[in-house]
Amino acid sequence: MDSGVKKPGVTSSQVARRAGVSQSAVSRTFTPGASISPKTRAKVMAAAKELGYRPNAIARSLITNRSRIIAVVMAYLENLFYPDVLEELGRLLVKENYRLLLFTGFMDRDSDPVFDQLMQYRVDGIVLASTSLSSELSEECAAAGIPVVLFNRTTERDAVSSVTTRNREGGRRVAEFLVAGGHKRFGYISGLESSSTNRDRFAGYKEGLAEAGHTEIIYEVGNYDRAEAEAAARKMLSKPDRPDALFVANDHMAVAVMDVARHELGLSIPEDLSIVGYDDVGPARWTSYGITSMSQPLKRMVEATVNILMDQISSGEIEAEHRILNGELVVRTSARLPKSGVVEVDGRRIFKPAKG
Amino acid sequence: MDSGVKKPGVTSSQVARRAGVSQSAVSRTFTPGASISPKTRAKVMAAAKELGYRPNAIARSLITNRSRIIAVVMAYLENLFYPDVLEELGRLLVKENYRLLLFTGFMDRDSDPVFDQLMQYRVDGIVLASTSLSSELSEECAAAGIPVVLFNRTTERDAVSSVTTRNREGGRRVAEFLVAGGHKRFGYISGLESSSTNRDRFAGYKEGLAEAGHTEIIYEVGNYDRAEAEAAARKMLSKPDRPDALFVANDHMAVAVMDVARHELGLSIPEDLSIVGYDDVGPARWTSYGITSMSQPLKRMVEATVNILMDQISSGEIEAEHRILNGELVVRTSARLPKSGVVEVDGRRIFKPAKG
DNA sequence: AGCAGTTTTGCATTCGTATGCAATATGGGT
DNA sequence: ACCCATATTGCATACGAATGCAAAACTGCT
Repeated sequence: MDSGVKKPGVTSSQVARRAGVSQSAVSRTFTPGASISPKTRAKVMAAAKELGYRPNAIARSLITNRSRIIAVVMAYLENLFYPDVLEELGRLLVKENYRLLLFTGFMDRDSDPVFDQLMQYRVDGIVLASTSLSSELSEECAAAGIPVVLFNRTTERDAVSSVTTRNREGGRRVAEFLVAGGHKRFGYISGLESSSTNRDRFAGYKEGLAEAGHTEIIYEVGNYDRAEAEAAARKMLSKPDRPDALFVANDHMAVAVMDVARHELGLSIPEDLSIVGYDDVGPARWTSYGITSMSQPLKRMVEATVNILMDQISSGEIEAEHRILNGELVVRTSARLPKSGVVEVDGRRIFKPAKG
Repeated sequence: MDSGVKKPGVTSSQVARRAGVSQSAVSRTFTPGASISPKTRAKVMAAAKELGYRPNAIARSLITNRSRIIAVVMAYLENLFYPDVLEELGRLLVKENYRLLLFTGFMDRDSDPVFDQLMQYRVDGIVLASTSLSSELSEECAAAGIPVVLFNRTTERDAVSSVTTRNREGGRRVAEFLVAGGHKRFGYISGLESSSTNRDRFAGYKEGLAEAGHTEIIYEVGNYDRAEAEAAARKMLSKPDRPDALFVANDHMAVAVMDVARHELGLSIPEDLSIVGYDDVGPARWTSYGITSMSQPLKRMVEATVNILMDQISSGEIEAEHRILNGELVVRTSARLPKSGVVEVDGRRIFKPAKG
């Protein structure tokens, strides 16, 4: 039964023969900017359509040494922030005529196989949005001369490009907001302690609180994981000396924390407890949660990411570039309102403390 | 500054020279099952490691006529069900030594560019999980001799493989459940009316209700879209003759509907209104929602998808195969409990009506 | 028509790997 | 030591498209 047979695949030579021209002519027809007369081009196009020809991207890649593929490494997609990023990346990359090779669903630890595959496919660029394996992997890739952008994280040595928001300032703003709300006891539920975003958010929060004279922070670790965040919330909020203001390192965890606080512990939000999250992700906007949250400008972040990649690919220069964007503290119902500082901008409520 | 230069890239010939063997030997070393002596293999491996050689997957694809790439077409990822699918697909495909090329973030209408790219990259298989462009695209791909699996949808003519759950039976079970709960007025919020899943779910629901003597169904369209579902809910639930039992075509919309019902219209769930969803997706399990929902066995669905693809790829036979799996009605708190039929299985509550 | 200048075309080669085939090396048995 | 069977190796070619170069075909001008 002719088993194991693949699709035949129309080649440029077949089209050439059909059109009565050389293979080069076919190639030039499909190469923008190549020298080809309108007449032959038309002949080729006709023949191509008849035969259903499409240039073989694999063969093209081999000779041009460009795969037009960008690898995106995202260990897990549970946090809706990342699917959103993925979607936007897909949109922009396709505009630039690039494809998106996705690496996901693997446990964070084993970076080596991932790296191997990246190398084997000769991807033109890499977006690293995976929490933990960033440092090792990014250095390897950069060393191999492939443009890399760390998305929403950085490494100590800033040898590799990154796109982030001002996490430290964000943490600080959260602190200012909660202080302005008149809170007294402050808590923090941490993300992955090793991640740069978490460190920066916490550092800013701590600074902001310290400036207002609050040095004690009730602390638990949630590791950006829903179940762990629930456990952390249970532990922190069931004690009598629980905080009345809680900053959760991202919305993905904040949602879990709110569920525990309300439905397991019977707390009212924001009466008994104010909660502020980070990312301003989908569920934060759902009325059941209404999470007051530091937003990350997702579209602009993705745009910056793609820009950096395109620059580096076309220039061949792999000079690290760091794009740091601003977020806003979007005010909703999960935290008590301060007496002042909340302003309305295009229908959204933002916390903008009067400066100085 | 040498601009435009790419990574050099170590070739098998370089490794061969270094190891003092032929290029063929290098190739065979990296081809499982090829004839090569342990001794030369070791020499090659050593040289390869020294030079940092990795086989060029592009060149390999060209000659083997296998890209080891599976294309996944998913128009939008807003519904968490799909990111979950993606993650699981990534996991299984990598195990089979395949890569995942993702097409997302485009508007559903323009299928042609997508198809073009699929063809250009000579993908070995395609998973179509996009709601609307399925029929056109799938036929084209199938015609091109590429294995295609429709994920969670079908087309009329079943010329192309698919993996689904028993949506009709699911709809029927929902009806039985709501009838058993003693409800009197039944509503339905529809997904995309043109989608097979929606049609089947609704058909089953209707049948089930009809059997219990209920022929009137209050109907609105949500198009699987959050905002539209909200609008539909407002319209349907603000009228005095609103339903007391509502089947929403998927959980993604059900969440929106619950928010509107509770917070905009002040309805109590399930006292004033029972809601049942479909998919049993993440947020359905969150205590704020606790949606009673028909589950889709995601892991088994993805497994079936990958199996079909692998079979067809290795056999070269592209015979349509339809895998239809069973779901369960997971009982939570969004709908009134019937007096009987709810059983507990591994800690989850399932509705299993005593059979006739 | 004839010529210089410009486009357009085809030839031949290249990218990096896999593989059929023939040549060579290895091993075992006597 | 010799022969045959088997395992390993290298040679040469193929995959499909892009591209430098030289030949060929136009163009406009006198």
